[in-house]
Amino acid sequence: MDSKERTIFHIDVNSAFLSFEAVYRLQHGADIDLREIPSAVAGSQATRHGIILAKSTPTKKYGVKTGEAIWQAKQKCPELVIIPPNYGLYMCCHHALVELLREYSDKVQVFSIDECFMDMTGMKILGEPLAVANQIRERIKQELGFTVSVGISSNKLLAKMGSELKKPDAVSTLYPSEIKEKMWELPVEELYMVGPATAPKLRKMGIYTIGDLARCDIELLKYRFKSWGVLLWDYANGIEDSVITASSQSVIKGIGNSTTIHFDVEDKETAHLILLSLVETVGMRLRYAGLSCRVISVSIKRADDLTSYSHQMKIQTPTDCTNAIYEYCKRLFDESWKSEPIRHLGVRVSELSTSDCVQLSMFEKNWEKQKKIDKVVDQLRMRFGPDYIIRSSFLWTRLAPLQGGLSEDANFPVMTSIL
DNA sequence: TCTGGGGTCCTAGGACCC
DNA sequence: TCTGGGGTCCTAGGACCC
Repeated sequence: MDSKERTIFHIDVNSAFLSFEAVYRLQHGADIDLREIPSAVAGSQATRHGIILAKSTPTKKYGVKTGEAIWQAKQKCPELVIIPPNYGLYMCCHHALVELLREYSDKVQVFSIDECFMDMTGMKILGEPLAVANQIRERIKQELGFTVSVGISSNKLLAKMGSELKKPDAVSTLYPSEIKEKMWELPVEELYMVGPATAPKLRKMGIYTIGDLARCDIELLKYRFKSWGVLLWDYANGIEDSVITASSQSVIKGIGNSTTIHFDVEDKETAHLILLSLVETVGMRLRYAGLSCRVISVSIKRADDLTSYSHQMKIQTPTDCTNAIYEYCKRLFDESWKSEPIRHLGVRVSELSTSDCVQLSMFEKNWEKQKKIDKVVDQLRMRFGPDYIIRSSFLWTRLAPLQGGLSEDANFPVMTSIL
């Protein structure tokens, strides 16, 4: 509980997916660097996954945005080179990055596949923070081949805002004393947690910059946005005190799996099969983590207007059994589906607890036998691959019997540096 | 032939109990 | 024959992030 000043780094890989691809290709004899031409990583249009996931700096200049449809991006930039995603490669790069960062601090928080926080408090022996950050940035570039932006400050929010100040391949500080000069002049939507819904509301109130927000009467924000308003005011003033949590101590709150189907689903039977393919991986991930769930939720996205709705239920006894979860999902789907064409289906489980001592309810079906089957199937799939055992209901359907990855690490080994 | 997939947290409103 | 009010639990949906 001491109030000692902390030193926090935020590391952000520049155009992560695209950089990873570029490095991999260069190392395999490619003569062009994808980072230097208009290029983007995007899903397949044929399966209706065609959106931009990452783009090169030259692509940015055409106004192409992440999340945009491929055809829209091509309208802006006809010569755009599209690369299909390779998540296995990205996970390898991610692991290599985290491993390098752990050489500098044992408190590394993985924030996403391309972002990490590091607690560098008390690491003065390594040198001044700015020098150490530059050393890390340079080593990543030399050893892993991609560039990062680093933000340095005394809390996570400011470190993260700091890494945005200059990129690519740069280090910036954003200490509390620098907030006024470096952060307050930025447009309010640049503030972490001010998204597309909040920014217009703030502008309507005459708040255009982060500084406007910081100087705004907190009572007014509280009245207008409840607790959200207080959070935004704090962030605008650089107030944030969450600690760096190593991944080993972070708790999973929920496990979800969803998919955009490559055709519109119009019948219940097909929808059920897709739900099953989603539940298969959710079940495996639950069991892999040694967890059971009490809340099960199904979400449906309409094909016509892309709006979605969800339906959930709480069950008496936590379960990790694929068939049990599937039965609940079918019920949830049947109760909520309004018979319109479906583009996207999702399954999510939450209220997780450890599976060790699950209390059996007298009123619910006994799934003990199913659980044993789950265990055997999991082991076979682990050993021989996910397609080793598939359900006969998927035969002749041309539907994938399993949707989504098993767990982030199940499919690819951890590497120490890129190839 | 439009717009992916994985998360987290908060809030409103209804049911129900006392 | 009178409509108060607090608390908890649950669900749906919306906000944000990457």
